[in-house]
Amino acid sequence: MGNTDIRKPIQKRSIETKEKILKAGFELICEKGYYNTNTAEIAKAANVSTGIVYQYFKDKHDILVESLQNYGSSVFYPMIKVSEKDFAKNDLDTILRNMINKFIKNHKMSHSAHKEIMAMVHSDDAVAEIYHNSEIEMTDNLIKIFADNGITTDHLKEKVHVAVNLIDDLCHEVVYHKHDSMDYNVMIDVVVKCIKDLLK
Amino acid sequence: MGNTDIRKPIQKRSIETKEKILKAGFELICEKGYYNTNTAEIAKAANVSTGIVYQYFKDKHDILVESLQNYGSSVFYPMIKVSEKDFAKNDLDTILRNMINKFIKNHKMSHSAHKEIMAMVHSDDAVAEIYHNSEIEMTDNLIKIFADNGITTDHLKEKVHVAVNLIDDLCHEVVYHKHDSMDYNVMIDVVVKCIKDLLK
Amino acid sequence: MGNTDIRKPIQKRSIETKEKILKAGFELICEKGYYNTNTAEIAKAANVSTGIVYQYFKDKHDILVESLQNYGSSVFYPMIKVSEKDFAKNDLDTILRNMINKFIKNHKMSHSAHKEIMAMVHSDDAVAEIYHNSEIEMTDNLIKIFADNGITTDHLKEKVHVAVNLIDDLCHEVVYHKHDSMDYNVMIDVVVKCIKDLLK
Amino acid sequence: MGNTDIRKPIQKRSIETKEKILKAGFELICEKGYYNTNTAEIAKAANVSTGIVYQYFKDKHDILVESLQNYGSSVFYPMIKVSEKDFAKNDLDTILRNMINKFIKNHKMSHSAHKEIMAMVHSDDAVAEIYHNSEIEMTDNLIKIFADNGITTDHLKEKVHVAVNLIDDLCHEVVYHKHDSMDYNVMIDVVVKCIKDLLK
DNA sequence: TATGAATGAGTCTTCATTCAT
DNA sequence: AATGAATGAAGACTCATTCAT
Repeated sequence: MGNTDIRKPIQKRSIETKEKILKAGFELICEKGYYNTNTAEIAKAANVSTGIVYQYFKDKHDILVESLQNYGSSVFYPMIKVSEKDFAKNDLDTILRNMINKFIKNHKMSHSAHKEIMAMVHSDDAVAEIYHNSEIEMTDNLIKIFADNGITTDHLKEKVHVAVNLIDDLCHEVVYHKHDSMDYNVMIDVVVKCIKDLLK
Repeated sequence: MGNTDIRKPIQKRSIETKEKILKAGFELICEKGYYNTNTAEIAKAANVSTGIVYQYFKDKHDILVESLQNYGSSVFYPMIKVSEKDFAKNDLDTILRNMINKFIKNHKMSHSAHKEIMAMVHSDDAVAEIYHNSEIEMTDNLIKIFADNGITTDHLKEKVHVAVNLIDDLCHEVVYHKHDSMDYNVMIDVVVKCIKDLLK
Repeated sequence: MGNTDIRKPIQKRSIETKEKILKAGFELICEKGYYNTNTAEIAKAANVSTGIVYQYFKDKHDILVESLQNYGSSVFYPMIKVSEKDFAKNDLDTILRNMINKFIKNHKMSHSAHKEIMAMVHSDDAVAEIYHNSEIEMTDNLIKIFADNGITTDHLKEKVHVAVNLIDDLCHEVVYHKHDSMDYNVMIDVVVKCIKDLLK
Repeated sequence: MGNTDIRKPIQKRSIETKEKILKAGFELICEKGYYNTNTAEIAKAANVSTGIVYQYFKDKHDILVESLQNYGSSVFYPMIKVSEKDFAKNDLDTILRNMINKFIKNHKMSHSAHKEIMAMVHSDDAVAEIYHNSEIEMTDNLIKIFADNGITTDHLKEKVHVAVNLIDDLCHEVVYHKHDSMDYNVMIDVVVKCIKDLLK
């Protein structure tokens, strides 16, 4: 059956090759979707031959998974880096609004990427797992930041999670703008107040 | 080329045929996903020939779209029917918990269906539109119910939308159960309180 | 095996049905070609059901053959009707030029029809036979006319045939206009002189 | 969708593959006609897989077009190579008869090829163009030969074109032999005389 | 006679994967 | 390590023809 083990790249050159494939794969999949991207395209975009792909990856799906592990977080949570300084200078209301704005800006930038990746999250277990890990990571981050800044409430974990969901949904609402009758400024206010109550 | 117009079924027999295809298509797509279901399978499951499929549907994608229009709502919002009686008998807290439980139960029933359909929502514009229409419809329903039952608050539309998202996310959390460290009973309490504050 | 004999229409109504199919088939085939026309289209254009087609015709090819037998001559030789009066009034030169002009005009009118039918002449034996019969018929016609009008030369049959070919080719040249560097007025003069020499 | 660019074969191996496909395609199309030949057959006859066909050709039609560009001239004008020596040794009458015989012999050899290809000339624009280019090329050839050999007449271009048509038609007549009542030896004489008069 | 729904083999085309070099 | 030519199974879609009504 031919011993087709996947190469673990050690040399610098082959590490680069693998990464080129990963990056090209990620970009194409984000742009056009997993099912509408073929391996030949990925190889071409990565400037390598079609054959070599299968020395670094088990199959096409493997490219998806690994590329999400490498680059996915930028799409999943594009990314709340709330610095300590933010907290020093601002109140919670301002901090939340900063977060929301960053979130929205990022979503707008990677509109199609986000769509395509979220699609896979729903249908592909491996992708779902990566996504959820990234979600947890971010939640934990936030918890730590909140805790470090004097927010003391029980069930912080659950509350932060709910807060993140709120922001995420809000963000979708604003970016995809599907509901004409909705007033987004109002909605932002509603969400901010909601989170503030939550963390109180 | 060929002027293959799509038949609008009139006779009883052909209405039935179309519906068989629709139903079989919906079920298979829910179960295995759109890209992993082929037209031959759909035809076979519907107990018809492959050819007839293309007399009722323009192409495979058309089956997806029409089947979602017919059966999708059961997956999208499976479904909050808060009866007037509920309101007469119960307080908001109970009502919300009833809603949440119904939601969760339904999601559990159609686990894979929901996953596959939500995947398409993110990658397919036609599907996204159907989904969002269904979302609006449900939101409008709820608004009416709340209004009818003495809940008077400004920006009801936006608040209800946020509430629905909260329930939806909560539900995903519980059903897909990805975060081991999360206490779902707590989370339900958090969400219920959050919504109650929102609508106050 | 089901005795699927083809109906010979006797009643007036069924004669009409058959003719509707024939005419629709002929027109569509002329317009789009035999291989790009399907039986459903023909039935629809004829305002009959798809099923009925197979009660009047053995198969699709049969429609082609019969429709050519009925309507083909208009395309094959669209048509040199040199009246006796023409001869009384004019000299051979004028007569030939009249013929050529009529020919060209007709070809221009049924450009695509002619193309499609000639295609079949080359690949389909049944069609080829119909075409050649029609060719002979016209040649015989012309021979008679020439003979009746005092043109006496040996091998009239062969000469007329050559003359007809000359006119036909000339006509293609002018209608399809593929050779930019060719002067068509000159070419007409050349052909007319050629035929006159031939018949002298 | 898929960015399936057509490969321009560079390596010796792939040049050979492309040519095998071209040749097999040409032969099958000549034998059975374009519409009655499928890509699987072509691949099989070429001893390659079906997939590779689409790396060298955009689609089935592309095989037709390219194979005609490569091999078509042998069918279109199978081919009047009137050498200088012919002219030195013979008079025009003999030269013409040599040409005619060569023509007829060639047509007889590739009977079905000629039929099928001429069919496409009439229904397919791309094929028609190739054919007409080949026609022009041959006409130009002949003009040069005649001019080089002291034939001086005005409108040589048009006259040669008419002469070529005459030979072509004659040839069809003889090869396909549809008109039983025609004497072909006479017809050849008629045509030869006709051309001689033309070029005088 | 007529309808039009249904059949299913057949066709083109794509693409993940393998293999010779 | 790398190339890119080759494979061939699989899939969407068509259409001449048949059949139940």
